[in-house]
Amino acid sequence: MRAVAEEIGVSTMALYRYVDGREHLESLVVDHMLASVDVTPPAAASWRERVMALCERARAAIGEHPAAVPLALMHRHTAPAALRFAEALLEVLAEAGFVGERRAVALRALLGQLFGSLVLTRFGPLSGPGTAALAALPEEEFPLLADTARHARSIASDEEFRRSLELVLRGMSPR
Amino acid sequence: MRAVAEEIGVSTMALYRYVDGREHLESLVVDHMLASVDVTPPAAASWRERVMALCERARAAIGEHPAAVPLALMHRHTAPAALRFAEALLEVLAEAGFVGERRAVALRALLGQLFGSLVLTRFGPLSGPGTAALAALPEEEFPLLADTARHARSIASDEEFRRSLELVLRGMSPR
DNA sequence: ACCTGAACACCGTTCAAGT
DNA sequence: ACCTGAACACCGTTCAAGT
Repeated sequence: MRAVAEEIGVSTMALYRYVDGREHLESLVVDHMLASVDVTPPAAASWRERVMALCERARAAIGEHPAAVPLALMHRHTAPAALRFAEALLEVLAEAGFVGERRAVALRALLGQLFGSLVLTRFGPLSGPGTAALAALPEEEFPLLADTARHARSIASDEEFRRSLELVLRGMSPR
Repeated sequence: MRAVAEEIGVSTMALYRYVDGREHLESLVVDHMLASVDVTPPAAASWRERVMALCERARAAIGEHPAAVPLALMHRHTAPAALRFAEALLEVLAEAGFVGERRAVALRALLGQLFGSLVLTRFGPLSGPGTAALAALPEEEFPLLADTARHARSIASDEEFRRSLELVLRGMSPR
């Protein structure tokens, strides 16, 4: 709150005239971030392609602001734009024939992969120092981890997400 | 640090004799939490069943301490027990025939689902107030979200994770 | 209606001082 | 070697006071 106020050039307490507190401000940030996401799935595409497109857009929007990833997680139930995104995802799943618990699990798996990828990237991206440290691990103790880290270094973050989500989508079916 | 010191019954600064600072202490916490995870996969099981067993054990260990989920994320590259778990997962994948980039993506998808499920549960579990709020959403604006939330309420957290991970495993193949 | 500054109850950490 | 308390530079928020 103090940092935001200084950025705006106003006293800290002036913010409280427009916002209920830190939590509320965070929720507005998340809503603003997700409001830019186009929730209309591409026409003339399979349901898998449409789910993929929606998830890639959300990932791109949130991934542009890595520091806000935890905020997106926390306020995904209150930010209207987050709800609209989930509804859009469910529309694609519903059209594909997903119903009941199966649809709930499908949504959860997709959001799990989406947020999982975001938090893994936020707290140690594949191309970051963490992976480099893994690649330098003692071969005797962690042979596969060292080898896998070396392979992982060449995979761009976007591609890694797309390929991971493809696995989930391949395993999903309406019945 | 202050809270930990008080719990132990010692001055705050006494901690700094044993620990480099907050980050270091957190890393030790994560290591301790994951040290209890048995990384020997069940014998006489398919590679998918073995991956599932390992992931379920990790999720159970971390899930017992929801407040430590962000810590596990942050220190997964430094806590030795976290590295041992990843190595064990890779061993199963390697035996199943996964190599190179494909193995790297497979690991990432599994860890994505694991941590994704953990953070979704940490910041709004399926059976919590968030889902209840979703179920009460205006039907006109979010019909599918409201309906799906109602179905989701009856799915236990463990079952939801198992079924989500099953989707990922079904979509995975060594080549 | 809108903004302000002091104060409160917190943080992690540095540093000099104790035994 | 081990521990301590004061101090520093931070937080978010309350509250009384200003225009």
